[in-house]
Amino acid sequence: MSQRAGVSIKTVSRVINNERYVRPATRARVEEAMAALGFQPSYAARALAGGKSFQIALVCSNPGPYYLHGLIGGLRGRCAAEGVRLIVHAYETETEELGEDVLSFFRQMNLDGAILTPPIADQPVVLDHLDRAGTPYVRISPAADLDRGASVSIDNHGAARMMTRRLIDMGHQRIGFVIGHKGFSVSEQRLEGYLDALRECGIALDGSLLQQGEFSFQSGAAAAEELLGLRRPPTAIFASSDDMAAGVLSVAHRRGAKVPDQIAIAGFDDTDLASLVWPGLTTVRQPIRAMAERAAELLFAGEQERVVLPFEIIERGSTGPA
Amino acid sequence: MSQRAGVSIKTVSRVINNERYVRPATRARVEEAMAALGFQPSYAARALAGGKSFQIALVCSNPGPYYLHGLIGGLRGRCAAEGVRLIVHAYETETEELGEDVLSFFRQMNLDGAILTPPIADQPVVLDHLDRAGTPYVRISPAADLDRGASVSIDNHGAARMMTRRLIDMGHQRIGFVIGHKGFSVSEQRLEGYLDALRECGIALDGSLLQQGEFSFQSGAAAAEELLGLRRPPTAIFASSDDMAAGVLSVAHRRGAKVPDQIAIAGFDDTDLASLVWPGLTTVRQPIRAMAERAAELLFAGEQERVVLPFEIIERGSTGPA
DNA sequence: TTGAAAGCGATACCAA
DNA sequence: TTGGTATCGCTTTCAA
Repeated sequence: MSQRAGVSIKTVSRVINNERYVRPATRARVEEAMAALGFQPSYAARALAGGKSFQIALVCSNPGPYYLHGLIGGLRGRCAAEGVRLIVHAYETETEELGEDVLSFFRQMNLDGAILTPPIADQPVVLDHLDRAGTPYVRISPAADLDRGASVSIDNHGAARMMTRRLIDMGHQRIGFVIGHKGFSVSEQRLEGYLDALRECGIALDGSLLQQGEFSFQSGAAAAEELLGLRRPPTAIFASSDDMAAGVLSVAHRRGAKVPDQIAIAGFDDTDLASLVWPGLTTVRQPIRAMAERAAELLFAGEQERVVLPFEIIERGSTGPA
Repeated sequence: MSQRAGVSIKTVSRVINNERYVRPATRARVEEAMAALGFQPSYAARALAGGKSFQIALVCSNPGPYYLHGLIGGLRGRCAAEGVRLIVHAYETETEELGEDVLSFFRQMNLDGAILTPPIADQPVVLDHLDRAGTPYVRISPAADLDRGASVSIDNHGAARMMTRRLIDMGHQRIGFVIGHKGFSVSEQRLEGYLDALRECGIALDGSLLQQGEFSFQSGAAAAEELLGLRRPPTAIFASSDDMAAGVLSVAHRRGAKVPDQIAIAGFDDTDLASLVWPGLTTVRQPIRAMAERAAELLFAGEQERVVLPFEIIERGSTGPA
C-alpha cells in the first residue's frame, strides 16, 4: 500500500488522519493509491495504537420505541459526520446490577464518548469511572449532580406542573395521575410537579388518584382500569409518559367514555406523534430527537454545558370536565 | 497482571477465551487475580490480534420506531449472552449511494456478523463482499436471491392476499391500498398480494384506489386524504405498514368517518401494539422481535437456513362495508 | 498443560 | 515535510 504511493507507512497514516505537514502532492498520491487499492484502514489497529475506539455508546435502559428512535435518529447524523460508530447498549433495568455491567463495558471499549439516559445517568460510580478514564459523556434528563459534566434536559417539574394547572384551570378537580417507572428521576420530577400544582391550587391530594406505572402502554392501561373503576372516578387523567397516556386513552375508549368530553387525558410526547395519532390527547412535547442532537453536539465539541431545552404543551380538542 | 497469578500472559489469554487445557487450579488463580486487579482485557487488542471484532452490526434504513425497537429488542439478549456488541448502522435511504457506505463500513470493522434489512439486504454487492470477507450475515425479509445465506421473513404476499380476501369476503368491493416505500421489496410483495386477491375474486382494479406511501404516519395520512376525497371513496383501506395505517385512521377520524362502521381500515403491525392502540384496526401481525431473535440465533449458530415465520391476522371490531 | 516469541496494523515520538 | 522504530495488548504458533 505505502509502496504503491512511494511513501512510508507513516505518511499514509498522516493522510488517513488528516494531519498537517503533508505536501499536497504527496497527499494526492497517497489518496490515489488508496482508492486504486480499495484500501481501508483497520479500525482495530487504529484503536489499539491510537488509544481511541472511534465508537461512542448510547447507554439506555430498555426504552420505549419512540424514545429509542428519537435518540438514535438524533445521534446518527453527527456520528456519521465524525466518522464514529454508535453502539447501542440497552439493558434491562430490573435484571442487572445497575452500573456493574456498564462499567465493565466502558473499561473494555475505551470509548470516545457516551450518551447516558436515566437511570444510569445518575449513577455516581459510572460518572466517576468515566471521569477517571477521561471519557467524555453527556447525560440526558439527569436528576442528580446536575452540574456534573454536560447534560441536556427539559424542565420536567415545570412541565408537569403547568399541565396540571391547565387541567385545573379548565375546571377539573379530580385528576388522576399515572406515575412513571420507579427509579427514574423524571418520574419523581413529574409527580412533584403534579403535586405542587394541586397544592398551589388548594386541592387536597386523594391518594386513590395516584397510580404507579412503568412507562409502558400496558401499565398505562392497567392504571386507567383502576382509576376509571373508582367509585368516584377522575374527570381527567395525566400520565407521565406518552406510551402510558395511549394506554389510558385506549382503556377510556374501551369503556365507552367519550374523550375528551367525558374525560380529559394528558401525557407527555416524545415525538410529536402521540398527539397526532391519538386525537383528544393533550401533551407536553418533549423534543427527544432535538435533545439527542444537542447531546451529540456537546459531546463532540467537548463542552460541559448544562442545556435545558424548552418544552411545549400541545392541546387537541377541548378538555373541560364532563 | 499475569505476575499476580504467577502465570504467563498466554495463560491469562486462555482463561479469558475459555480455552481448554488450563488446569482448574490455574484458572481459579488467574480469575482471582483478574477480579482483584479489576482487570478488563482490551477489546481493541483482542480484535487486532485475533482478527475478530466482538461486534455485529444491525444495518437498516431509517426504520420506523416500532420496527427499530423490535429489532434491537430481539437482538439484544443474544448479543449480550455472546459477549458481542451491537452497532446500529442506520442510514437514510435517499441520500446515500446504496451499499458504498455500508461496504466501507464492513471493510473497516471486520465484523463478526451482520443483520441486514431491506433494501440493503437485497444488494448483491453487499452480500458478495460479506461472502468474500467470510462475515456471517442474516437477512430479514429479503426479496432477491432468497436462497443466499440465512434469512428470516414472513410470507408478505400471502398475508396481503389473505387480508384483502378477508375484506372482500366482508362485502367490500372498493378497497383502497397504500403502497409501501419504493425500493423495498416487501412493498411490492404486499402490493402483489392485494392485486392477486382482487384478480382471484374478479374485481377490476381501479387505479385511483392505489396510493404511494413511504411507511410513515404522515404518508399514510396523505394517502388517506386522497382516497377519502375521491368522488367514489373506498369502503375499506388497506395500508401496507402499521404507521401508515395509523395515519389513515387518524385522517378518517378527522374527517368524521366512523371506523369501522363506515370504513374498514387494515394494516400490518410490527409489534402487536398498533391493533391495541388504535381500536378498529385489523392487522397482519408481523413478529419483528421474534424475527430478530431468530436471526440472532441463526447468526451465532452459523446456520444457513431460510426461516419463514408465521403471521397472524388480528381483527378488532366488525369491518363490513357501510 | 504451560510458556516464549512473533506478529496483528496501525500510531507516536523522535530524527532526519 | 517525511521516515524509522518502538509500542499498543492481546492471539497465534510452536516448542517444552
